[in-house]
Amino acid sequence: MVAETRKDADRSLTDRAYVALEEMICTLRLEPGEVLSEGALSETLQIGRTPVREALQRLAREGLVTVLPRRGVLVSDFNVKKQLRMLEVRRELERLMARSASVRATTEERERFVAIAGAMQESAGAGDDIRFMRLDHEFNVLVSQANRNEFASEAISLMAGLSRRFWFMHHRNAGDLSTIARLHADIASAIAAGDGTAAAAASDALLEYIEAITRAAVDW
Amino acid sequence: MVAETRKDADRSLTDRAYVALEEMICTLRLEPGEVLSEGALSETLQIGRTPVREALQRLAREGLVTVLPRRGVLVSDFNVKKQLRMLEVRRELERLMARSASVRATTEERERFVAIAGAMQESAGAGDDIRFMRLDHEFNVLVSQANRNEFASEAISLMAGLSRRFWFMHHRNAGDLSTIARLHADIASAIAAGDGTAAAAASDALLEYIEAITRAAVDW
DNA sequence: ACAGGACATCTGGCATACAATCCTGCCGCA
DNA sequence: TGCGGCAGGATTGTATGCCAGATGTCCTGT
Repeated sequence: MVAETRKDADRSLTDRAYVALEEMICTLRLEPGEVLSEGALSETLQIGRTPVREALQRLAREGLVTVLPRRGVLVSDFNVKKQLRMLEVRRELERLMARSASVRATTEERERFVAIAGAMQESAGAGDDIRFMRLDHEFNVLVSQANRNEFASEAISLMAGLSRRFWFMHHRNAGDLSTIARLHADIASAIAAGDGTAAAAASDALLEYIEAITRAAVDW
Repeated sequence: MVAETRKDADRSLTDRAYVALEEMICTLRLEPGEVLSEGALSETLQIGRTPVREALQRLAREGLVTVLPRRGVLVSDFNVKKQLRMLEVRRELERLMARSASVRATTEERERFVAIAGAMQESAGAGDDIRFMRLDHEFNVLVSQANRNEFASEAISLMAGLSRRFWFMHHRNAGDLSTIARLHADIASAIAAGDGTAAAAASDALLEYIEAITRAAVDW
């Protein structure tokens, strides 16, 4: 964790453009429905059109934007039904990953799971949602790594952007933090304990709760 | 099905490059371990470097190639353990898709499932593996469409290339066609009948068989 | 004979120039 | 006033040129 993110000195411009755009879209600085152009983004980011274009193609693959040939790129708008279809898939993948991670995690990874579980409960108790979001991210990265299956991780990462944006938009109104924290902690603890069955069940419980929140989002 | 593939008159060059390269890699005309260069491929395909580059990035995402910065692009080689990890994920996704398709397929789609089930048994009985492979492709497309979940379809399509290549390499030595045909037909029939539970079970049975074949491939 | 380093060469990263296409808005005409 | 067509602008699609970095080779010094 020392200097894992070297500010942005290295890395390709394509990566930087991708990160910047993903951030702007997920935090709604680029609003759904907005139409952009490669040229304008290139100017805004002070990056050539080629890297921007490549980043947009990745974002398109992840469903965050849609390129309208010869017209521009459209920031995808929200769609609860789509979110639910996504959760349908995430549920399967997250369960698999949780189960695999409980078996395959290293001792160090298990220790980190324990630590995260504790920290999550703590941050939820304090109502510190910023800290929780950071822990959630760390948790996801750790699961992605500990399940030792690059295909599962890649498949999930395809959906990460849309999930992040939805969460960003709704987390204030969403179900209470302590429940979510507990559900996450349950998964982390089960993985740390090496109990695959429990981890899978806990994962299902979390996704059921997320699904409920998502359904509730219809009414707003 | 009339003129679904317009030769290649329309479509972007990027798509054409992607299709061409995927074909070359999956059919082993480009051998695993080989190092290519954008420039050479551009010349070979008579397509500019930009579309070729974009196609290569897609292929990289699917694990068929690895780009070595400033060195070239490497055609990924085979790796049975990797295949097994992939099957781990495919099993979950295919089961989900089979289950969803049994519920969501239209009447027309169900009819096509019935037809495919019959044709598969037939082609297997006749030992016509070319026809079977075509039916298999049609089957996969149909499931992808009938399950009505773009995320599941996309996630699966990420793994399609590697699967295709593995199958191309091993299908001659692989388990007998009639068993595979029956397992596919079981899924198709269950979907057509709207029996989600049976479809899920049949899907698991197929993937277990595929896994067995893959494990056996170690010994060759 | 061998080690080490400078250099030639090949590669992808990125910028930029050009082409094809689509939309928009204006203008003329009925 | 309404409508049709045309022109201009804006956008992505594609080609190409330039550059930095990596690699292998060959020469030189010992």
